[in-house]
Amino acid sequence: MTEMEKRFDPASYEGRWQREWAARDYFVCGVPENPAAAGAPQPFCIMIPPPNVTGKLHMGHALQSTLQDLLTRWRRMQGRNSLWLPGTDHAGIATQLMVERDLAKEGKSKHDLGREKFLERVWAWKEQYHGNIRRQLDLLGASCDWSRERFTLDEGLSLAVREAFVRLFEEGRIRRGEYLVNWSTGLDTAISDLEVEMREVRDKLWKIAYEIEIADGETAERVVVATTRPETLLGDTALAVHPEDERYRHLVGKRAVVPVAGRSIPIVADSSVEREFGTGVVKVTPFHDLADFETGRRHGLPGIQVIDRKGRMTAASGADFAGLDVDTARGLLLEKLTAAGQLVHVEDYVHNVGFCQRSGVRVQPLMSTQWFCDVSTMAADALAAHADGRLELVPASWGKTWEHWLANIRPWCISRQLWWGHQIPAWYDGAGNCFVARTREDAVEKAGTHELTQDSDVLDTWFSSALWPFSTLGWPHETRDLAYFYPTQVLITGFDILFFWVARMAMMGLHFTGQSPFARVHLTGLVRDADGVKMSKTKGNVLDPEDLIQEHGADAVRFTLASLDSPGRDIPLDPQVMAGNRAFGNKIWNATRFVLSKVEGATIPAAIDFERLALPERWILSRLAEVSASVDRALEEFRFDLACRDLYHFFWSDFCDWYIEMAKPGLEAGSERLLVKGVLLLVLDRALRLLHPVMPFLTEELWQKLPGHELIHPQTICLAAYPDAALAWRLSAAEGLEISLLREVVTIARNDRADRKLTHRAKADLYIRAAKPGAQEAVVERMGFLQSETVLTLLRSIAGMKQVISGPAPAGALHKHILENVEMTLVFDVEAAPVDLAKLQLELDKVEANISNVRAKLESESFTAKAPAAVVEGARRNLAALELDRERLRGVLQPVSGPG
RNA sequence: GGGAGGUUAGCUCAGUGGUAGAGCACCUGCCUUACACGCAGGGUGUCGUGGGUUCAAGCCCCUCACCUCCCACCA
Repeated sequence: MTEMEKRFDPASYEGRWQREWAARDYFVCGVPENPAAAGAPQPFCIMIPPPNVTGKLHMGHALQSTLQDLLTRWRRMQGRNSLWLPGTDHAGIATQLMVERDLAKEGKSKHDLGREKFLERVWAWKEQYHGNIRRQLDLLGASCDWSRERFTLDEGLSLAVREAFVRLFEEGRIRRGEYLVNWSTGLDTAISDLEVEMREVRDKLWKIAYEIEIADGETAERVVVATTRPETLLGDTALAVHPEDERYRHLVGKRAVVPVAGRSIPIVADSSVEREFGTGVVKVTPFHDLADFETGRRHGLPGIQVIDRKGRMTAASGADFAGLDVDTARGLLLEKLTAAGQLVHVEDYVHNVGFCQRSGVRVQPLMSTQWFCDVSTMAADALAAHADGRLELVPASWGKTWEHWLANIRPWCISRQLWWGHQIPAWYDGAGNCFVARTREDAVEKAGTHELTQDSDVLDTWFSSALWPFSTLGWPHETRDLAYFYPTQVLITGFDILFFWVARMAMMGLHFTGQSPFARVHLTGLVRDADGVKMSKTKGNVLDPEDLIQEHGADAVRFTLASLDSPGRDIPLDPQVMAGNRAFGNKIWNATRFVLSKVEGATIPAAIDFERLALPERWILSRLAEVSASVDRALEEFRFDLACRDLYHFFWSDFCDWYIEMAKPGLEAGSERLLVKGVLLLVLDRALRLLHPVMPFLTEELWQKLPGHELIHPQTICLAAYPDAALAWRLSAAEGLEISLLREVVTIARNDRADRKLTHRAKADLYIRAAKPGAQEAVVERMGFLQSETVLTLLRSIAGMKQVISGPAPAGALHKHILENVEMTLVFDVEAAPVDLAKLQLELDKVEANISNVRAKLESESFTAKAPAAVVEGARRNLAALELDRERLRGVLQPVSGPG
């Protein structure tokens, strides 16, 4: 018999099993020789959302990785050929910033190194930190196939990126052009709409007077314009009013003078102008405001760039302003306006302003030459795939968000003025002609010259991630991997990257492979702290998965995260709950220790004759069958919370609190019960296997100790079959009543002990008699059951009973119970505290209230006529039981409260 | 301005039209020979508000309130 360590210590085995699993290649996954053959395993595939290559796993990763691993392990145990493909993302901006920051410590900038040297340095950085992600996933117990690890900048994926780019270009979906883009002066690059975060800002609304140019004889006139950004006035090329605005109709077609600058600009009519806002007159600055850009386009207005990429005023803003930063320029301009008497009003104003999500600076709308991808038809395909069920979102409530975003999608700015990333496969000759090609050689051929310079921009990181589900399997080559594993079954990720990543993968996948890259997407909530507050470095409430694993063990962390994943909810992470789940591990450990200490000579039975077993054994097996089915159902629906709850309850409450206690007398020498050891082992084996996907380390450690486990799988629980959800073990209705009677009698005994301040050492006789005339038969039946050897032995063992006696209890025995027309009274063999009359009175009040409720219901003709017969019958029986209970309570209370 | 989600025990959350549940916390008693990371016992909850449907509503429908988040070019 294996001697088990008494102390439960996850650290003592987690690392060992992780190394063992990796060394034995349990999670390495290949394409079968003949995938189409009958009986060949079906593939199951999940692509990891690739974390930043030099990053650190945060709680969100831990949550998503736990769920991905849970599903992968579950499917693997079900016999599916299960691939969880790991990898990392080059994370253009994030990684480049890290290296730049590192460089800054040496007092250098990336420009001091030059592009080539800088990139060498980033690669070195990547090599240094790359192993971190794998190490952390290993700690968590992730069953990835590391032989297939991919990186978004590795050779195969780069090939896929160039291929996709060139094809989209040739199809006319990608084009290069000058356009007003979101410019981040913090990152020194253009960013996409998605990377702009709107924040409410307390600002000022400045009202500025513009002189109207007048012909001779006309009276001087000025109009007042409201703006939040006075400095852009220097780039104004028009004023606009609403075409139906009576106040200004006479001005349309005239010209105004830009204050300070002195330029003459037209006044146009445009229906986008809101008459009610401000003064109803808008200044139009096409090169520094998106709305103005559109207005300018409608009216053929030119633009003037007065702010540059560094956020400084350009020469075009005038000699007084050129070179100043925006804020200084604003101050100067306001001074000049005041001096000229043209600043007529200032008021506080709260509005939404775009900020660069990553660097936090205010976004500057700026004219710039960039690459854009027109995704409109791809978006339509992604909409259709969702609409017809080829792509399912879980929870489904995300559907509307999906539809709204895709239906209103705009061109995607895919170029970035960074160095770290996929350099755009476009080359220019000396004359500035552009050649898009898969390789430099192809470009040379197209251009007819070797004098080519490659476009210095790189692609948005999300462009390569969008190809992830198929680029990782060898696309654009038609590999066997791609044919077999693609499309994947499930994607698990956070809702925060639904547009950034999921929608783009769907669009690219549908476009290049004709199939949705995943059948279902499970979107998780956000991991928050115990108080429900979003974790952030500045708040100092960030929990590190690695610390938690060290403190509680990976299994407790996994169980906690999985059990909190309820649809549409965020995940509040409370260390106390984590500790509670560690205690669950301790419980499993000790239950196993107990079973192993009692089953000398037995092994896990290969088959079991359910019909021959005694009630407790039959009951726990029926519960096992139920929980196997419910866990299966829950996992199919991504209800990890329900799966965990059912497993927890089954193991702790059903198996430990009830079955193991009931098994104890059955293990005594001479017990008439059969196969108790076998059932203990069988249920423990199945329970560990059911728990394995969520608690892989603990279950492997314990399962390996079970005698006979090697007949289920010679090596590991990871590859042992998941317990069948269709187990045929069912109790008959009569047995169901028996087990609940047994449990109620035990509970009655425990209640009496607690109420009357007795210890478990006090023994009791149980008197049984009919509670009302005609119930004699029930008493006989009850006696037969309770006095059978198995049951009586059980009652003696776990309820502290001596005898079960038919007949009235001795006089003075006060604490009676009524169950199904039968009165049961416990008489203890030691002196007991008196019955708490106040408590009984409360109980009686409650019963009285209940009686009048049920009676009223039964007296209502609409109820008896319209409710189903079973419900009415239930109410009648309920009433009868309540009335009996009332008799019982009155019987106990009255002799005491009465005169004698 | 649209849209989504939430509102149930002290806390965090499940809940399938038929008398409201779990875990944690808390209180009481127990070192009952697997486990004190444990065992047993302990809950009178305006199920956010107001209406409606129904014999019957935490659940279905409508209204409103509050909280979270997403989307959105009124300068």
